[in-house]
Amino acid sequence: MKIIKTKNGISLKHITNFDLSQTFDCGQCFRWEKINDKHHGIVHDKSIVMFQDENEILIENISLSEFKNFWFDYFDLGTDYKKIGEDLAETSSTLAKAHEQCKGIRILKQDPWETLCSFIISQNNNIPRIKKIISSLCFHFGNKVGKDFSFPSAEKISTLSLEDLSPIKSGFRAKYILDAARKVANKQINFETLSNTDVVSARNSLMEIKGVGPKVADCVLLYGLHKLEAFPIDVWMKRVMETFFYKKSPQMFGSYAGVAQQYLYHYSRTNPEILKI
DNA sequence: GCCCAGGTATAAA
DNA sequence: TTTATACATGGG
Repeated sequence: MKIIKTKNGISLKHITNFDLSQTFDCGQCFRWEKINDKHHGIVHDKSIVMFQDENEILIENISLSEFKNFWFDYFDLGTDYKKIGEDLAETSSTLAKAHEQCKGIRILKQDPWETLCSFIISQNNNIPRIKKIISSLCFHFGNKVGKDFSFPSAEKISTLSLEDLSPIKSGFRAKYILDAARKVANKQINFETLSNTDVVSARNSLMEIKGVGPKVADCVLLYGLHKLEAFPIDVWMKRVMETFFYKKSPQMFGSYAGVAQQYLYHYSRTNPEILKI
């Protein structure tokens, strides 16, 4: 990978296994939108625009130090996805097909609180409405960032009541959002601590939050705390198989997670027959 | 109206 | 321990 400072931001060249559309559209994040070939995202307190063609990936209006200090890790650019993907593809024909279609997905290192809150909202919900509710949450309770709004802090949300949250129309999830915000705000859930504890303990801690089960907890571990070690190959394969038998065992499907989840979900969208077996 | 959406809490078997 | 049902809301 070659990092080039341009007058407009940062340009990445000779980069493999990084496709912006696949990465932003695979269900791991909810605050990126593609508008006229450009990807617009709100990350922390910054509104950001990206572009990709066959030659390069462009991140507009950031400095080299911002790239090195934040975006490099956000996009997990220090991880060799090419090797991981090829190793996965050798594991089974199912993963090989999935990998072929989804090799451009990178696991984003997102803010843990935003990830937690977002995946609480995601339960028994569809992606357009998940995005709508999150957008509304930011509009009502976040800070203004250009013409967008940042994701509100757990401290801010923890001061709210169920009634305060009613405008975002999150339904039965509102009480879960408040419980999560309070436990994060009073440090009963401490992401700094969780990132240094073993995966099983971290998962159990997260599940102390009302409305957080294995699926939400795993998404926080993976996307928020970037605990990739939570998903070794045998776990990935198990999740693949669970997904594979979704129609026969919906409750098992409910506990799938991780990279296999992303690969299979993405793969199954273009090849729905995989779920019919 | 009915069914479903990237789940989870709860009660009941 | 495993299995059924409700849950708020909105779109198809």
